Amino acid sequence: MSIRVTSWLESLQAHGYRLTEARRAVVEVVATSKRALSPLEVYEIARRRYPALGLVSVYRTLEMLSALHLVQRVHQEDGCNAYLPSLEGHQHLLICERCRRVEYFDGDDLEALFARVGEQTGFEIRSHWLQLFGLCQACKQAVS
Amino acid sequence: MSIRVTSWLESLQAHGYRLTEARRAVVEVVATSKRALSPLEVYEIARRRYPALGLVSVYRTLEMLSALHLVQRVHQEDGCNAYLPSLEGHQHLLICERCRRVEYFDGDDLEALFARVGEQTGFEIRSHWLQLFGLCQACKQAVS
DNA sequence: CTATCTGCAAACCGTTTGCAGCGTT
DNA sequence: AACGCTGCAAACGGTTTGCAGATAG
Repeated sequence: MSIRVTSWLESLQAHGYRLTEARRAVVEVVATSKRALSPLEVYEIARRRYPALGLVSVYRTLEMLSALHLVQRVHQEDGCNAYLPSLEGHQHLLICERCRRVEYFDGDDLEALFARVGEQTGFEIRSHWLQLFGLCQACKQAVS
Repeated sequence: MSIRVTSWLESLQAHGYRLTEARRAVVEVVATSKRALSPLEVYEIARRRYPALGLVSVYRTLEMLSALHLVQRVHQEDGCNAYLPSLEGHQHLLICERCRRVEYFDGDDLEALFARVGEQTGFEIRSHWLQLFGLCQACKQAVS
């Protein structure tokens, strides 16, 4: 049992949510995924270990996890409905366009750029997104 | 008549599309907007000058403009269906969370970061998104 | 004159909601 | 035992498609 699964389940319980089979199944799939998964993909994978699961419970659990900042939504050119574990301190994503595998990386040095843009435009900058897209090592070889 | 409107209309014509009243109306709205607009917003604004316009034509024209890389889709936490002129050489966006006004800025210095991330992860990086969110000058004052 | 384009209505599809019964606490 | 949670089915909302009539070239 992954440490992240346990921690997410405890977090849900600590916020007054009950631990049900449906939630366990969803949490186990999303918390251990190295790929961004759509609700439907989560549903199909999680059903392998809990066949009674309904798609609606996937949506409701993802919403919960999102409110607790345990998952984040990933936006891509071809869809904006994929979810991924939120890793504290690793805000930036590198996503494989072929298999959706994700790497997290630190973007140091960016604060200076943001401050400069804020000054030049008069905007009060509140948040940012930095995402890179490409091919992971495995897909690079598979394509060539 | 904005230079961008003319240029977009010429571009459509050059690619074999006919210049109709519906397309003119949509192009005039999107090409001159400083805000990201949803298809429905484009429809409502464009109808002021061409009331017979249908929402379907807005979708079809936006798709065309997108294929010609004249507009880009903008993704935000609260929706991914807003469109904006694509400015050559100004890839990065700063979006006001309140009024959706957009500023474009150059992100120099970023190539080095991308190259480093590529090396460390083994990914072949093909594209990137950098978006900042905040409050524009006018909205900053309105809120406070 | 003809092929493209139009607006309408209906289909579509991912997501959300209402609800009666189930299962966690 | 109580009430939160479930899956189902239906509703919803944005987007796409089929089509007969309109219109740019």
